[in-house]
Amino acid sequence: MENYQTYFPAAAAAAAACSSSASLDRVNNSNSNAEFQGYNDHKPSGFLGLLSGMEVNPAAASLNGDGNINSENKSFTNNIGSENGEKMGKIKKGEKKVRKPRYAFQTRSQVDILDDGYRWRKYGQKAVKNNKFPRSYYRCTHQGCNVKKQVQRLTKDEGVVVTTYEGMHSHPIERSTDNFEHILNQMQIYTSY
DNA sequence: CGAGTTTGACCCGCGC
DNA sequence: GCGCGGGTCAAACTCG
Repeated sequence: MENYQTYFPAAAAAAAACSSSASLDRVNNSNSNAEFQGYNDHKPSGFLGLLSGMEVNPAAASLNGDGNINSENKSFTNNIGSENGEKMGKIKKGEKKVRKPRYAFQTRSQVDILDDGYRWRKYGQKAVKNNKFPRSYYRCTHQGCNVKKQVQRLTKDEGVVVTTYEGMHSHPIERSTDNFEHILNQMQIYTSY
């Protein structure tokens, strides 16, 4: 498999800074990602755990009520659905479920939606147990691109937004990567906190 | 009028 | 088997 695709610009920066996972190595642009680094020695309840779930370690990236990410949560249904946008539950027999990795990261932000340069369409919102904030579900609107993301604010610390990406974009970013600077403006990174 | 959002219903997996 | 919770669908709605 080729990893030339940009996974998710904003998240990738965090990913590269935290745990170097396979397909993210090329994504750390020369942009001002440095702000992301150094967060991992911060206090537990704040920034940041970034989770990267690979095949080896299926990303049980889920949140418990306290707003901590449980990497060991057993019941996180990871990557349901299949590659081609087939409906869930319509998997043909003999066809095993393809589990795409999920990547979760937290950011301090006033806004829920981080503009990462892709276009997203909201397709659902659910109340989450033990969390007073709803979780929003987004899909990339680019045709044929099946990337999804979930956005959720923590009850414990409402300044923290958890974004979970699933899948990889099959198309170039829709907006200038200069926009990344804009992202940084929207986010309050811990190091500058 | 098209693209995106809202929201209740539905589906499915899992634990009891 | 049943209920619960998470995830998705889709019709109605809003907005530019």
